[in-house]
Amino acid sequence: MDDQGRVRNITDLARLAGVSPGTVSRALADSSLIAKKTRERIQELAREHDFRPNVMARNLRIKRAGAIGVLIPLGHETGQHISVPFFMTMLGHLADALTERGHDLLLSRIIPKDPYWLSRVVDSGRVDGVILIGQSDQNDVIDKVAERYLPLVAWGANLPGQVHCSVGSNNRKGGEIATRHLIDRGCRNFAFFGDPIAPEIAERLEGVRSALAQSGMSDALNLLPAHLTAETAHPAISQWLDVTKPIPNGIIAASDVIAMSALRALSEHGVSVPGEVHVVGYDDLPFANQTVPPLSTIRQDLADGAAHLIDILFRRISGEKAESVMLEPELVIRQSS
Amino acid sequence: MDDQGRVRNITDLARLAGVSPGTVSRALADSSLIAKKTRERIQELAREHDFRPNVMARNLRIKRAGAIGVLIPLGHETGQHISVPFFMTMLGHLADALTERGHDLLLSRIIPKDPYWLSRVVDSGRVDGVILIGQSDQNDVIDKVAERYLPLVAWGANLPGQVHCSVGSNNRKGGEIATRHLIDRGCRNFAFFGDPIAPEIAERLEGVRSALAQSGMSDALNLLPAHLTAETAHPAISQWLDVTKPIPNGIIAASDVIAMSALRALSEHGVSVPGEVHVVGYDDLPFANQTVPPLSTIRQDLADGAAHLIDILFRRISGEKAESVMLEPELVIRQSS
DNA sequence: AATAATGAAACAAACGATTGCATTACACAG
DNA sequence: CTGTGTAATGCAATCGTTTGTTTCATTATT
Repeated sequence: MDDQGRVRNITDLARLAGVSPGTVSRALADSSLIAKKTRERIQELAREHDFRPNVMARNLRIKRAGAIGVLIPLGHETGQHISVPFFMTMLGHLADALTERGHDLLLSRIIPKDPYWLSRVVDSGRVDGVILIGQSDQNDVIDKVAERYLPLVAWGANLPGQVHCSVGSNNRKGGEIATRHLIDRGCRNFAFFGDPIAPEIAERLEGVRSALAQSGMSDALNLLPAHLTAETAHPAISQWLDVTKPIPNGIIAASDVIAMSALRALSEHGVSVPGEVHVVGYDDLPFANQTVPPLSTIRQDLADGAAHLIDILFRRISGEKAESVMLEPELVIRQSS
Repeated sequence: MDDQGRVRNITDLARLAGVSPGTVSRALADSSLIAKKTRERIQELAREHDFRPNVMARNLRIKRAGAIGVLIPLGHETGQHISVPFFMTMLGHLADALTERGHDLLLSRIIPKDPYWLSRVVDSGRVDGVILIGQSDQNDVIDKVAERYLPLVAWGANLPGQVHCSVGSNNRKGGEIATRHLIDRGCRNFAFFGDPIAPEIAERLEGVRSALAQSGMSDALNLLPAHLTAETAHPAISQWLDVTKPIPNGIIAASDVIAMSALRALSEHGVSVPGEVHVVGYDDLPFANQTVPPLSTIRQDLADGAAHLIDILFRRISGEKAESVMLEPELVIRQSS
């Protein structure tokens, strides 16, 4: 107990209660080894001095951390900001689920400078497991750690030969569905907005191509492959609209953020959506039904995805086996198509 | 060292190096007390076995946590989801700043069920300080803890007599600026969308009223006080538009999320923006310049706000004094007004 | 009445680091 | 050859818990 009389640890409380520290520990844990009367007396005393045992000491002793590391690797685009809506939505779901399971969420935005960024977290002893939001270009590093460290799951692609466990949606199929929908709507001339350098995007584009091929329209695809973020998408699309004649009447955007910029650029060019041009986005982020017009999109059920991530992670923490999951994408038809 | 020969702690490494654990500790900390030769040998050995000292044990010993708790209290609106863009944007900034200062970010979404939610975190010993994103309706609880616990800062209102330290923007002034702008645009009939139960919103509304009063138009204000979230805003506004004749030509929304829904509802009612109705939002969230038309709004500089939160927090952690800050709101004119 | 069985609490050894202080070893001066 | 100074390392206490193993009273059993 310090000079101000504050109870700082279990020993202080023990002295106050006239028992041993061990007894206090058990009493606070409500162990039946301690007589009910003593137990209640000690608990009351703790409440009175609003004392709460030190979590770190406890964790050290019982060898668990009570926290899950959620890492956002920003390998291929250092400038990318954590506030990109996709990350944020995912993070919200994870925070909810982890809180529910009594774990804290240790958030780190990581710019991989050396190959040790992941082991540093994993071996630090401050997390019971790790969730990666996106693999960036760090597949090798992740696989290396995954070989020896089980409680590790990533959101993202599931590439052939991949060691680490991942949850992600079937991007190829998503691209196909979007394209077929536009074909159904009568589109005959298409454009894809997005940069296939990212593997998920490449898979989506592949799906688009395959759907077009199946309908014998392989030649009807325009590509705007510029690297599109919230900031760069609008000018790029606007410029593209200036030079592209005729404007394709079916536009598939690689993400909702890009689609939103497309809607605005189209509106500024006096092109009506869905009158003249049909637009489909990707992700179904929360703002997708708030755009004008509300955005048709390929829904990646992030709530579901997050649930899978958590489920797999805790399975693995408790020693069970748990394998990668691929989610089915779903077309959400609103008014932009 | 366990059966697999993995080095699990400094004692293992010490045995391997033929020195004492203390020496290993100092060597890894690169202390000059250890001969350079020994130091390098031990560091090399650690690298070889990729051993990293346990952070929790270290923290326990040196009595620091290396993490800052970021709490999102959801008192008055239990259903509110963490993914609300405002929280997310703020969180992104905080994550960046904390990472830069070598601290982890412990995220918790909190639904206050008892008055101990804050002390539980503060006294747990696992954080060096706490940032609250919003005060919700928990002012009493927060003030109580703030009396004895210094490293605590909140984003939000700065009410008279408030004990705890806060950073927030001048909401009253924001409301005034928005209103004056609409008056300049020629509006003579106004509406405010937002629920003044939340103190920030109430202050904004007050600003609106004051600006109108100054121009002798106190009577020209309509109020849609419904509790407006991303999900409920659109139907509420839509219905309001059905019954309100004539539609006011100056709309001040209490947040960008509400403004976005207003834009959509107006568009669906065939009302042109900014032709017939002028709309101003609040916050300047990232999507505000992506709407159709891009949204005029009162900018709360969240980057700046986050920087202040962090600055104050670390000041207080190191024992300095640091007081509340009020940020100046700024009108961003885009095309909705 | 002596002994066994039970229940309650104390003791002490972890958990894995850090760090003040004691000790050792060696070089050099006297 | 002893004494002193210094550089390098070892020792052991400590951070605040948890928990297996005593210990010590009681009560129950025969």
